[in-house]
Amino acid sequence: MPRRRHRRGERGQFAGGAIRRFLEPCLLLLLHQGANHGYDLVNALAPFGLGDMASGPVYRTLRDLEESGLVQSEWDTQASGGPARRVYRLTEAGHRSLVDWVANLRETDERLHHFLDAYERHMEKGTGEYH
Amino acid sequence: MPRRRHRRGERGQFAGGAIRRFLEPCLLLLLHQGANHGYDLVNALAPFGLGDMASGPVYRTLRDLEESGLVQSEWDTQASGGPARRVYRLTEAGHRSLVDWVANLRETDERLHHFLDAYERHMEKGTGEYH
DNA sequence: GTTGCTAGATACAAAATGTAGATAGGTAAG
DNA sequence: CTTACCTATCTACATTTTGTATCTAGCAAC
Repeated sequence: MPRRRHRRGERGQFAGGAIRRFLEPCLLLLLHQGANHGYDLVNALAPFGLGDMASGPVYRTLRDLEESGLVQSEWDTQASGGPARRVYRLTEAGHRSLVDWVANLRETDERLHHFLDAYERHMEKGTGEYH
Repeated sequence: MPRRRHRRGERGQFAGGAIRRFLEPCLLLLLHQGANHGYDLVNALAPFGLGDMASGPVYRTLRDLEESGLVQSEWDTQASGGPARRVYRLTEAGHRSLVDWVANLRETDERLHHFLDAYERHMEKGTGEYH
């Protein structure tokens, strides 16, 4: 039984993007811009390349964030028509976590560039096979 | 029972880096530069930020890559002292996969920049809480 | 009352990653 | 010789992360 469903090289792309747990900093950033509820956040994710993110993971992540104390929530019952909403807002700890994430993602960016640069330098040199 | 071992925000960083399956393109690139065996590849990974990568995942990934036809291997018995080595070399399909990966990682890079830019723009504006 | 949008939650499945340890060839010291 | 150490690979398991399917329910329009 193969360990993976799809053959390497023709992988379907990940809904969550190539960066691990990228949903998390995106939600933190969105909430840093103001308290909001899950359903709205799902739609606000598109600009981050998380356009085809299902709602399940978003609600789950929000609850995880709350369990970790990075956000807090309360029910909003008198919202404009429709079911009640759980409105999340960032905590101080959530703010610090976002700052950590940003530092972390900047490092990731450097690694990415290191890889891409190494690739390009190697391709220019033309050593090895397949050029 | 908590879903996660460590609290968010103070996460230990992933040995494999923040990019999903980053080990894979790194190995493909290294092998593009010339055939090599696992033990050596493990050490060659440090410049990619995979310095504390254990050997287990490396050997596993190499075998996975072979199963997918992206690399091929053969035993090298008359190597300088020590146990026999399994020497991997890139296939044509592996080369194409590397090209795909590079395109993919460039997109990832754009998303990353989008996020970081959004963060900085937001911080400059100073809206929301925690500034 | 049924269709459709809003809103949230749960349970399960699958994939990716981490970690620990087994096996074994060689070499050098004691 | 036996102990220690470095080279080299492989396996099994545990954990974490991610994806997906499904369920409930409020409200509004028809």
